[in-house]
Amino acid sequence: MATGHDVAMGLRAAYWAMHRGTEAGLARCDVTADQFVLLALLAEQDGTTQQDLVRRASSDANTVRAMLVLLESRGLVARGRHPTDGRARCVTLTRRGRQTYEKLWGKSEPLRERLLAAFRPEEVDVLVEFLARICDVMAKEGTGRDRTGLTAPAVGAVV
Amino acid sequence: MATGHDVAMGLRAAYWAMHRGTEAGLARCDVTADQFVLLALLAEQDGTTQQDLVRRASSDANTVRAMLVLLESRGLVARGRHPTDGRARCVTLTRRGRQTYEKLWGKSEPLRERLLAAFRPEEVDVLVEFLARICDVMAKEGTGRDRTGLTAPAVGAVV
DNA sequence: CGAATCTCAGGCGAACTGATATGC
DNA sequence: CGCATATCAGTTGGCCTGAGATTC
Repeated sequence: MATGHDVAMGLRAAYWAMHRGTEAGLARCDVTADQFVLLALLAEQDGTTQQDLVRRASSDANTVRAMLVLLESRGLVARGRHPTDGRARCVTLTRRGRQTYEKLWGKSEPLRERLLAAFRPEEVDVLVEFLARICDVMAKEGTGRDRTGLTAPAVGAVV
Repeated sequence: MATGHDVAMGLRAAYWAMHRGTEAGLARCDVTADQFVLLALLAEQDGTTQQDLVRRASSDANTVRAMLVLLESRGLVARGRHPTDGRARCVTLTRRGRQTYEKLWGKSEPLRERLLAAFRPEEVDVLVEFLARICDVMAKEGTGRDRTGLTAPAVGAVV
């Protein structure tokens, strides 16, 4: 039987294989795989807050801010003020941002297909549910401060 | 049914949840989660080459070298010359390195238990096999240059 | 007041590119 | 020769800590 160490190493290998595959698939578009994640999250729900992106991207407030500032300087996103909450930013895709996102989404389509082709339909659901369980079990305490957004809502959003 | 995007985002979330959990669990030991991976690989098979570590850690030659140089400066590993292959290094755990590794292994035991507790025994095998499939399917072409060690032998070793 | 959201300053491990030396 | 292993120089994106401003 596989051990916890096997799971950890397998998860590491799978994540980096996917990450590198994505970077390669998006080559020469001046957008990294992680930046693409933000664009995709904005395409799913535009006009959201940075904090929401932090949660859904499984990232951190400082990182997300830095990435958004970078994307803003390239004219792909806009960071306005939130209409009702003075603390929050209202992040939206610019027109160019949406165009770029759609181009990248197309370029990454083969990757997602290869990913799905490795599994039977019912297996995909099982896999996604397994991954969500890992998030769940790692989110429960023991992480000290939690500025990472790896809380219940984020996990739910992933599923 | 879950999409390829769901798999990708789930994998991302799960990996970072585990990675952060590991960093937190190893807190104040002056060894990062990634360095711990190298120590664990050396503990599994000591006296190996850097290239072998690259493969098994799903990493890259430059990165592994830098990490090993760092670990060497802390007296945790030794980087001798390979007895038969003049090109290769022979990387071994020092006594302190093995002690440190064992301490870290103990500190990370709860993490692995939490990971396993989320699954039934047969599910763990399925998960590990699923993750290996992802490595497989991402390794097949499309990645351009391959200095990453994400080749067949590495995938096999992970399983 | 406390809590949440964001900002700023700064550091750093790790991944990457590209070129190079050396031994198989 | 080609190929593999390792090295060096340099860049970058992304994650992190810690502090502080602002607003709810």
